[in-house]
Amino acid sequence: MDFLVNIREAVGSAIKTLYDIDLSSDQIVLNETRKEFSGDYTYVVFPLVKQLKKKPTDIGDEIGQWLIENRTQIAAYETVQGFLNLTLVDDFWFKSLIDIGHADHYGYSSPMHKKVLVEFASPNTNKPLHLGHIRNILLGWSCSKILKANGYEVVNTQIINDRGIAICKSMLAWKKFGNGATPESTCIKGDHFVGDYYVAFEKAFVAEYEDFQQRDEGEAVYHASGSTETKEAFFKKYKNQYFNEHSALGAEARQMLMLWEQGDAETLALWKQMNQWVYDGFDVTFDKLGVTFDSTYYESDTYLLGKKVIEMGLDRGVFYKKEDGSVWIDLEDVGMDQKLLLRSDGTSVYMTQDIGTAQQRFEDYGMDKMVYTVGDEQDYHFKVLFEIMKRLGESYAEGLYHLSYGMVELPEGRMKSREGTVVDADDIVAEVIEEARLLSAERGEIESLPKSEQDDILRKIGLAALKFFIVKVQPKKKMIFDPKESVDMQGQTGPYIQNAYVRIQSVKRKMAVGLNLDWNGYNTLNEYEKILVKHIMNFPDIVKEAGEQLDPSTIANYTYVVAKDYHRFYHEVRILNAESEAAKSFRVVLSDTIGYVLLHAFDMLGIEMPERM
RNA sequence: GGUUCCGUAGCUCAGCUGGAUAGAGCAACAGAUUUCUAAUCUGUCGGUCACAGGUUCGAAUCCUGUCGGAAUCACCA
Repeated sequence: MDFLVNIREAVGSAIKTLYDIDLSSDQIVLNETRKEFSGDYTYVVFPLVKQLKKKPTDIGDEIGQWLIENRTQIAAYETVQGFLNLTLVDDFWFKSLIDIGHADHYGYSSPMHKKVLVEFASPNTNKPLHLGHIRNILLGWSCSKILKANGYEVVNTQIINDRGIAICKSMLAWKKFGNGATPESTCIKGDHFVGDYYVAFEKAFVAEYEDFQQRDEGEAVYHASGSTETKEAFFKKYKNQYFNEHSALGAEARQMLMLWEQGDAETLALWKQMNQWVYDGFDVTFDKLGVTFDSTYYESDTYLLGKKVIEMGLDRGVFYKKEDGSVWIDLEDVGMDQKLLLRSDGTSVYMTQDIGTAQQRFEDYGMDKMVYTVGDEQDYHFKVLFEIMKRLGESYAEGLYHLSYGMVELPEGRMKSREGTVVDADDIVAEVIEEARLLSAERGEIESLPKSEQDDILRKIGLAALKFFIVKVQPKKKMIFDPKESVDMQGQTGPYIQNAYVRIQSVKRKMAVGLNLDWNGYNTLNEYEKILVKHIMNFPDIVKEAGEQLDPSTIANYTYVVAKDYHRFYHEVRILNAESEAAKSFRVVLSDTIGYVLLHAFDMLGIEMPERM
């Protein structure tokens, strides 16, 4: 629904008639007039100046005059320097609002019959989810919603890193120190339970390592290295090598990994048990955040994939083999490096897995596009992956997109697990809901509701604060997360926008039964009403832009501006006791439409609206 | 060192397909409701858009360079 197409065509006709210049209507850009000038939309005439060799103001006046005389939609014009400000007749706004009221699923595109996979979350099984995961999850989920709104068929997926040495560390620690404990027996959420054993392993390992450094053995390693660094500095860097070459715990963990790879029944059973605990814990957190997945891939299934593709690529000469048997691709002609795809011993690397997983997904879903929600530290990896898929000639290669996002930092700097500054996902969710509870208690607005309903409202408010705080920032920018600010509920926040929606619902509840929603007789908009109609008209474009850019912050910032202007309207203009029945009808419809836009825009951000607060 | 990303008010962020006097929120201060939910509204204070060139009628926005910050450059994932 393009409301301005007639206006653009009118300007085009004016230019054609007056100057015999052909401009298609999409070449004519109309900007919203800045509020310090009178007018609704502005046409910039500077580009015509050179061609016509006339003064900008004269051109503006001529076009404006022509429009007044020949087009009924134009009520007035004013030329300021090279800016032609056009004021539209009030009827234009009324008609637009009626059209919107009659539209099905306003703001949403009709199905395009294109399928897109959106991958997000993708956690490891040895640590509970933290703030970084929350940003990932919210971005992925929101983009999935936005793509749906843009007419795509969307499949939400994740890939879980459930194998490797890390999970063996947790398993080993549980065997050593667990005494058969379970999440049930200890009442600890499964992912935290397993994470605790991972930490326990690290602690035991560090103790072992420090002991080693004190003993003759450690002394000998330090001297044998011939290092010029202090002993302390040397051992700081030596940690990995110690793990692999000297550590008893390291040897045990590696032994376990070997047993896992050989399919040892006991090891696999423990692995499955511990992973299940983690998944149960993750599910609780996903549920709290309100996200679901249509499919899940596990690295334990996919880590051997990709070798077939490597064979095919070798046959086609896309890849090449070195003498030692390792397989590579040379991307230097496009400014990238040579990249290893298969080790000399024939085992696969991360890239191989990703190639294989992409193929697997194509076999499973036949998608046209795929979005990977992964942090920006992997920008290069995905650049390489996409180039490889292109060279392999995959049909979906052009549709691959890395939704890259910046790191989440605290005001003190990066989160560090060693320093215990990692913000846990479950903790921050609980905190922000608690804050909502405190603030709500002060207001006393929902006291009379049943407890379960109150809890539901507080959950929605708290999560809105958290989610909006994160999703309002452009994905690619790194963001500073101040826990104190994230629980704010005033100003540019989720609850502020919810409050606008709640006010609208309140108005609708109080509206007289059987109100005539025909506003015949109301024919002059005030400035507060007009700006709201303009916002409503912009909604489809905002959704489209967010879809093209895969940027939820576009929608987040839009909802804020809409809510802000609604609050002002609400403050300045009487709705239920308006000056006339027609005015009242119009304002209720206008409010209702704003409510629609806020509700659906928030839904695209994965944020729920309460009816009261 | 190579490559990529970022740098806008004290803080957190918008604005970036070039348009008018660069916007919000927070913080600080001063106000507003006998009337639809004050999680609201109004006002004051706050800027060398990192810096320097270039393109243009016009640059926070595009180009080049410099400075500062981050990421990445494994037969790790």
